[in-house]
Amino acid sequence: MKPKPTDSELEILNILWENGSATVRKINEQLSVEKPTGYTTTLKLMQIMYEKGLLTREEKGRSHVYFPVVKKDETQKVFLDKLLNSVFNGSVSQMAMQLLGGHKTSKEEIEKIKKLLDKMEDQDGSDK
Amino acid sequence: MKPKPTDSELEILNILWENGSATVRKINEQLSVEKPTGYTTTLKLMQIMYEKGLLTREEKGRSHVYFPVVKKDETQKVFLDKLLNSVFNGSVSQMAMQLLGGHKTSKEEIEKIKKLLDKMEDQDGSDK
DNA sequence: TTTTAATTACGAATATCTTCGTAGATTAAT
DNA sequence: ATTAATCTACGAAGATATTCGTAATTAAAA
Repeated sequence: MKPKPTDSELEILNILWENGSATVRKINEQLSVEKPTGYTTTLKLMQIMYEKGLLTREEKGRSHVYFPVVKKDETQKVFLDKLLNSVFNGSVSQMAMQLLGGHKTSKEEIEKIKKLLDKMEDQDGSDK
Repeated sequence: MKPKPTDSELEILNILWENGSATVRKINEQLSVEKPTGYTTTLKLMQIMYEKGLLTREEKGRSHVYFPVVKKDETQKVFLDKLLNSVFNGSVSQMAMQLLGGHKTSKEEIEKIKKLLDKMEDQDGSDK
């Protein structure tokens, strides 16, 4: 089993999911927009992620190009489930209510969610 | 601003939210059901939480009775918002879809959520 | 060729979290 | 009065996460 990414690792993964792949330099530049970060800091993080199996890499000239191994939606689910259990006692509806009730949401987004709920009611309890 | 509780602190808060208040011994007994935990481990954690302002306490005989300072739903929101931003790019609908789509949900729960969504559409963009 | 720049690998310092042992004080039991 | 049990306070060890400096290598520039 792949380990759950840390907060810093998640930031790197987000950039990789966005771009498909990237060098350390590119990631570091992106990260530095938000928060100035030393190059070797990013390098070290990505090396650790490589050792953990969160990333793969290919040699490209003298440098490495990194690719995410874990998928975005799978990772989202891992974090979601953890939060669900640690803070919401496993109650999906409580979590959904808190999420929806606590944030402004556009009419379009509400409709999208309603549509999903309708579909779920039709198929009833068929899960994956 | 109160700090975000750690995982271990969250477990203690969950017990306190359930019971309203508790001594270190009581908390430790509860925690030990899931995972055997040294008494002073729990004590130390609760002392740290007290220093951080997450808990208050009252002297009761020679021991202390602890109370949660932070509210459950506020804490839920803190964690929810963090996840929303770090993993879902701030998209409430994406997070809701992932949450609902990825878990079995009973008809009753679905109805509850739909009702909330209807209410949100009525009031439109009024928040809080 | 010599120098400069870019890249990886490595080690280590710092910070935070978690766990627990020990000491000191106080109460209860013998 | 001794002994045992219970509680707090404190310090420190171990684990993990984060940050960065330095050295070695290689490629590019002068």
